[in-house]
Amino acid sequence: MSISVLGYTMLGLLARGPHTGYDLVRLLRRPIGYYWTAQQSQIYPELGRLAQAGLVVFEAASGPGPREKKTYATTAEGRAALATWLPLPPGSHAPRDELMVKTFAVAAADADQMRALYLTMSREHAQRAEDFERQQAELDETGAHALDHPRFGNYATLRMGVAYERMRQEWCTWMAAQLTTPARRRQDPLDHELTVAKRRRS
Amino acid sequence: MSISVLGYTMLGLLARGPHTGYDLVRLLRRPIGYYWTAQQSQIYPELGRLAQAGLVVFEAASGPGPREKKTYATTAEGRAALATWLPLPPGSHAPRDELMVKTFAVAAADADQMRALYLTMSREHAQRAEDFERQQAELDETGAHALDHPRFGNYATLRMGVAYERMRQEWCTWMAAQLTTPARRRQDPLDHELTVAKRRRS
DNA sequence: CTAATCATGTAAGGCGTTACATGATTTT
DNA sequence: AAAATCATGTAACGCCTTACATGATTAG
Repeated sequence: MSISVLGYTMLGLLARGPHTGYDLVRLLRRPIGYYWTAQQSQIYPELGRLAQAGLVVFEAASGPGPREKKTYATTAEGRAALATWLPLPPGSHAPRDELMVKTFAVAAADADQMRALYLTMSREHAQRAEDFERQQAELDETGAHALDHPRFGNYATLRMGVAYERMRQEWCTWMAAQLTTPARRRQDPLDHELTVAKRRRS
Repeated sequence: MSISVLGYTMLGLLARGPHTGYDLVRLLRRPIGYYWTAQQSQIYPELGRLAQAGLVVFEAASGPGPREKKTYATTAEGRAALATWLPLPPGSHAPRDELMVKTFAVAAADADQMRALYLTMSREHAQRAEDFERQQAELDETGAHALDHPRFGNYATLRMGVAYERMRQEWCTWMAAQLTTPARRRQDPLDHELTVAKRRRS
């Protein structure tokens, strides 16, 4: 019974201090949610597994609603398991980049419509980059850029976020520019590809 | 019964020309595999669904092994469905960036070991960037940088690959540098965080 | 008095990975 | 003679999403 990445992610959050499952639902949205997300239907069972493995313990108290409120904290075993896992090279997870899938098949769609798509995406990335930069500036004021600051992890991941969004934005504007310039295709792009293919075959 | 992203990805590949399921297994590795992957156990059932939806048809011939070899091609409906889907804004898929999860919890591990991790990752990204650049140069020679070239899609996605790997490499070296400089933490980072947390609480 | 927030769980179904199963042809 | 390639499928299991279900407290 090995721990999933989600399990370690939650362990990492609990290593910063005790939390309820409900807390973790929120914490897994921002800022870690930019890199790994989970629904609460995944979180509660996973907390159970971590507890069964002895990596976390909980204190129950009467909470709102019909059930008890459980506050979870890491155990020494939990912190050890986390410290062992962290420096291990990440397993390669299947990439899921829908925009690149669409880009790969760009010739099969209308060029003007695709150009509009890349312009929209470019704007979205620019907006998120600005958002991240604002958050980074806020963190910076608290001194989070220092290695021994408790929020240095937040700072470092945000830095990646900014770099990623900027890079992506640039690529999208480049792509939109390609779809504008010089002589716009007038014939159906798919027909065109098929003609090319036929020519090669003969 | 709506088509999955994998279904459209496969439709996009078949729009370039007829292929067997076995062909698609290979095609879904390089270069699209950098952005969307699938195992053959997913591909064969998905082909069945696409055929049932009338988006592809196949011609059967006696092949090696006990079963018939089926060569699939898109139908007019298939090409229309693809052309409709492509310009739609991509649905947001759950991000899965294990390295960033680890970075977020970096304080809970040994700094030297984490530094080694980022240096390893940096080297890996550099290598992949070089690999992509080589592939890009090869494509460039065939004129794939032009919008109406049948492999422009390959060229554009590779361009993203290069930008991504370079960006990532830079971030990893920055991270490694942070873990080296100035006064290296000597105390247990987790104990440290807990002390800080206690101080704040009181 | 209504809506949001706090709080914990279950169920159904789709997506994805690993592994199993078969067998001809071609390359080493 | 052995290994790789071509070629198509199935089964089991885990991860993840969407939706359902309950109910107290607090804010508007």
